[in-house]
Amino acid sequence: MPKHQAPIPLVDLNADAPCCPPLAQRRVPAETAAVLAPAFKALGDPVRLQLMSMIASADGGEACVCDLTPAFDLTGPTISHHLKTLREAGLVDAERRGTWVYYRARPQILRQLAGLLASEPTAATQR
Amino acid sequence: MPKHQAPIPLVDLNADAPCCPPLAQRRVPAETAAVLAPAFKALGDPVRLQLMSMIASADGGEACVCDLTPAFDLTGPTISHHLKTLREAGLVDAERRGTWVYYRARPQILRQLAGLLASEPTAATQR
DNA sequence: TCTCTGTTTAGACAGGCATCTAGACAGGGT
DNA sequence: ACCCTGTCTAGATGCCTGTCTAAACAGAGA
Repeated sequence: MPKHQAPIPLVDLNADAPCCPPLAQRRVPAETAAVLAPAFKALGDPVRLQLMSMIASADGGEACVCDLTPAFDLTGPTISHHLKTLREAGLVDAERRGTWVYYRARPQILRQLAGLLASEPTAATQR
Repeated sequence: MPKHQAPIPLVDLNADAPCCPPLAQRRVPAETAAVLAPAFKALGDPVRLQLMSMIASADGGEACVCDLTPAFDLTGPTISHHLKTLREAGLVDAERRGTWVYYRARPQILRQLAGLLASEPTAATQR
């Protein structure tokens, strides 16, 4: 097997996470906190927050590493390290197509995090 | 001057943060990332995430440290340390009234964070 | 005032993290 | 086949963090 590749999603939030009971509405149980905290932690670095944004807002929903790297004053390996962190937090998926590797956001978990922070469900609300 | 007290809010997000351009809509600028990343970082610990939830969901909008501490298998100083982290990230305010200290969530920044993660700002349905 | 309880600070330690350089793997072109 | 470019991994290093114990501060009550 290829030793170079191990992009297995380490966090599967769809399966066991109770999804989105707003943080300010009822107390977050320890298990949920243990699952979601790493995602917040991954976003807790300015570089990764920007990377996440660049990927999520990219045309076609995916961004090439070759476009991400030159946007920072950091070496390739460092960017790769941050992308790995986002990958392991379940925030993005990676796929190699030919020479370049493309990253794609996983909207589900972003929705979960946003739902957790939502203070005012406002109109449309839950379902 | 009182050496014990320095609960100055270190982050004033209202003033300079451009507030809530959704992360997936356009690229987060470096300055915004630098301001908001510490808030995500503060939520990136299971204990702090639970503390934040307990405070934000408390009756009357505030929670006493004396209620927070016994909810964890951690010493008082450790809880105090985490609360200080939340305070310095601008997520909560502290106020001493008599013997006890009460913590209160700052909804504005929670809204900012939620807005940043919101994939679809319009409440209704959506894919 | 003295004492008791609640809370924070100080200092120390182990572990984790961001960054770098050097090297390895993948794919395309010559 | 070879080399060149793009990307990731490995290992090292210095800083940051989570946790503890011990001690200091704040307020209430005797």
